[in-house]
Amino acid sequence: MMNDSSNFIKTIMKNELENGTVDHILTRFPPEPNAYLHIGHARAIITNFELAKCFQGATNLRFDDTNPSKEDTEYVEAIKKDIEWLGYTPKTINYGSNYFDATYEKAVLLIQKGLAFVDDLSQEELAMYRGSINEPGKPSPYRNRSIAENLKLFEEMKSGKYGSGEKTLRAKIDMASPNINMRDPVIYRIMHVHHHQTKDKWCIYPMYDFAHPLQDAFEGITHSLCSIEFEDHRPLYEWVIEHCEVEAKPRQIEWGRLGITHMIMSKRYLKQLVDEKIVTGYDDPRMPTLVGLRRRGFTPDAIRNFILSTGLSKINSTVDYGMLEHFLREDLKLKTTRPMAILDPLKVVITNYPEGQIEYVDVPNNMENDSLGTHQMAFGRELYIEREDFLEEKPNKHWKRLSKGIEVRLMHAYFIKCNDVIKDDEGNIIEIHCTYDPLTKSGSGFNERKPNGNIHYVEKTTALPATFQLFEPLLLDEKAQTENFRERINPTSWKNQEGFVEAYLKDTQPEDKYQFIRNGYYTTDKLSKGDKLVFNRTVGLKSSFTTEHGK
RNA sequence: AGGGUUAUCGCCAAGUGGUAAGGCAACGGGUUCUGACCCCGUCAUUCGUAGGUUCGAAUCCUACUAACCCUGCCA
Repeated sequence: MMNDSSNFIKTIMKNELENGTVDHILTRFPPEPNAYLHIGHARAIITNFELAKCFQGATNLRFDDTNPSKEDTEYVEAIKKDIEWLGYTPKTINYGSNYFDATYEKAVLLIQKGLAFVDDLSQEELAMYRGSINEPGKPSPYRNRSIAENLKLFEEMKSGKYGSGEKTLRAKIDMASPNINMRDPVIYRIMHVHHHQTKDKWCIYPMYDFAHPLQDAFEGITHSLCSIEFEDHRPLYEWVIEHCEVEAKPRQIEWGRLGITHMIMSKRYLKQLVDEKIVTGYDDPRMPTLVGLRRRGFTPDAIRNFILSTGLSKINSTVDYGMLEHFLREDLKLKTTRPMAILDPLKVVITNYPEGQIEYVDVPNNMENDSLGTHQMAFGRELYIEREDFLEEKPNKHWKRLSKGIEVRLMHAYFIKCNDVIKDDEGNIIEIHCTYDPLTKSGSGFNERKPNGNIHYVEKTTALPATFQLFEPLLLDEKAQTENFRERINPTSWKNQEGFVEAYLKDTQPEDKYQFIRNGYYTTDKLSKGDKLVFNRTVGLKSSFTTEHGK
């Protein structure tokens, strides 16, 4: 459900329902099947569906396929899957091209009413006649053709008598309008192109500005939501509704675009990233596409809560990426199991633990959610801990991890105390020697003394090697959205890190999600050969430790 | 001869004449077998600017300023 915070569109709908302007709500999501959906589309989807749901209404999915030269069924299928993944079911799934006959009839009607004419102007000439922002346009010399001639010519356009681009059908509105969209806009063009749905039936295709309001009307859409840059098109939208003698009177409402820091949403740049193989595809976890975000570990609920929380206004806004992360953390918090992982291993030898012996400790899958059960985790003489969890000398009182002479708890296992530090010739710490206290086993109720902290670990012989793909920072910086786009991309900001995860994860499946100790969230990605697991780090640490912590 | 839209905390955002909600981020403190989570506290005398109307204005009026969109046979 839409959250409690109201938004202006919800208010409009509520008012119209109350004063009888409409008696139900039917929205639509109208993607053009020429690209993969990204988080920006998710907002349109979520808003349309949730808004309709607020008033017991429904939402149609309609592929806006009026320009076959750019579109493909590959995208149709991908879009359907994404919407389903987000958890929405359209009332109907349709294609704009299903209405081509009806749309054609409306064009003929316009001609009969003297409101449309066939134009012979070339594309360049048309641009010149259109005028500019600062000067009015001039009427086409073909503007005053008779209705009979227009009817005949339009019929000939349809039957394929003319080549692509040779003629257009234009609405006859106002060449002097300060709104350029009203200067006799082209409503049909000739394109001898195969259409992925209608095949070769048509060689003329309606323009968006003509087709869209009609399709909305044909489907009985009550509210046609779109982004703010279409505001200038609304008078044309209304003109079409007014003059085409349609039953329904859909209303176009615009909202501001949503940007997210560090994410590129432009179709063109996304395509460039894929084409130039900077990413592995539209489903690369670095991409802002829904398929990409899915592999990055995002859940539909996280995305929905994020979208709903950012609200809706007419402002083009840019939300901080941290907000998206927040909603993922919140969503995953109680849903995921929380195993241990070591990204940067430091070997630990428990000198008073018998060689070759392994014992298992019970570990809750999620300390905050008992229903997720428990699993067993190995403990033995040789372990790995995170390198950053150890400093030879305790730097200050804020240090809550392991140091020489200091005792910490290995989570869900024992207290260990560091006695010796082994270094290589260059002085790098290569392993540390500790002793454990058998009395301190987790769950034993031991309460004699407090450890200096709790750190995570994996047992060396049972741990599974894993590769972590880290985003540090995100690949796409907002600064990259400039002309030197290509140069500013930083492909190295994705880095692989070899590490270990506990053996419990050996049965992991793609798309499984985990929260690891230290609050990094990961999702498994494609599993590679052998035992090696691949994880995408989806959300960074909420706050990372530095020795200056606490100052 | 220009038209359209927007302007409330670092980022989103409520508010529609009755005296500035909320979320994210940040910062203090507490708690914790995750420095996470959680809990407590702090964070706009002020709503782009300048005037005006009013007992009272973020809300109404006037003028200005800034930002974004519009000159595809794309959507």
